[in-house]
Amino acid sequence: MTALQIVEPASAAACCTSSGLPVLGPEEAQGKAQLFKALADPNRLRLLSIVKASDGGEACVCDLTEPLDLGQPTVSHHLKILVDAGLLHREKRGTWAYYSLVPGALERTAGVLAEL
Amino acid sequence: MTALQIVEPASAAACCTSSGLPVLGPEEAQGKAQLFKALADPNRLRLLSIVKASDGGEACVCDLTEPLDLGQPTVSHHLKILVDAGLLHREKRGTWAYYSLVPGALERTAGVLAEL
DNA sequence: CCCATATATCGACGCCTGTCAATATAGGTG
DNA sequence: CACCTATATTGACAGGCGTCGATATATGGG
Repeated sequence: MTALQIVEPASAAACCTSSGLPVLGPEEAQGKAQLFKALADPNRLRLLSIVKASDGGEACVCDLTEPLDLGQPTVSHHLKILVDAGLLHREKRGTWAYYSLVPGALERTAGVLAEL
Repeated sequence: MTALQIVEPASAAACCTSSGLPVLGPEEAQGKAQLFKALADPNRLRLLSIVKASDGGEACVCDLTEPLDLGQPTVSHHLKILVDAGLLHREKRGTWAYYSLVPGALERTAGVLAEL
């Protein structure tokens, strides 16, 4: 696991401790930040939690508006953000739109933290 | 500032779903959202990555300013957010401030996603 | 004590975001 | 068709956030 690295002559009074290990680039950081941005709102976290706990693993907007005490447009807005982030799946059946967790999405997100 | 702890879901009466399973309450959601807010910025993700990959597991501000191409006050600001979120530890030695990952913090954060 | 360096804090500015009211779209029903 | 319901979209507004420049604080050296 320990990679071999070429160590520079340790400076006397310097503060630099950089090693040559791979580090998150700007573009990757941008993408991963967007994923966490989707999770960075209490109402969206509650949406995920409610959908996950719902019967059949899915819930429609009418089930989500009341427990969050938010207007229907706002809930739809949050759901769209979660869908765009790849965390929720949307399926329309008749007049209703059913939202469910994308399988493995939360686990994959957790994995992002491990490989930082 | 706001001390951040990772709380166990000892929820009071939150909302009820058709399945009756426990669901994230507003206060817990608020705290956990704040944790993800700290991760919801590309430059902060890069800071964590650089600190993690740094020799000795720590880095000072002077090591972090250049790779991010940000001003020193901005870097200090981001570091403060990460420290307040419980992700980074700050230790001052002489003129320099050394930042290191809080052991297990990233893993605990990943665990929050699993118990949503 | 005066100065140089490293870091933190402050004030301001522009942009992004969460929320709502109003409206649009779509699908079901008579 | 007309009508109702469920959901999505739009526009607007307030507040939060990332960034910078200027300044304050702390530490070490002559």
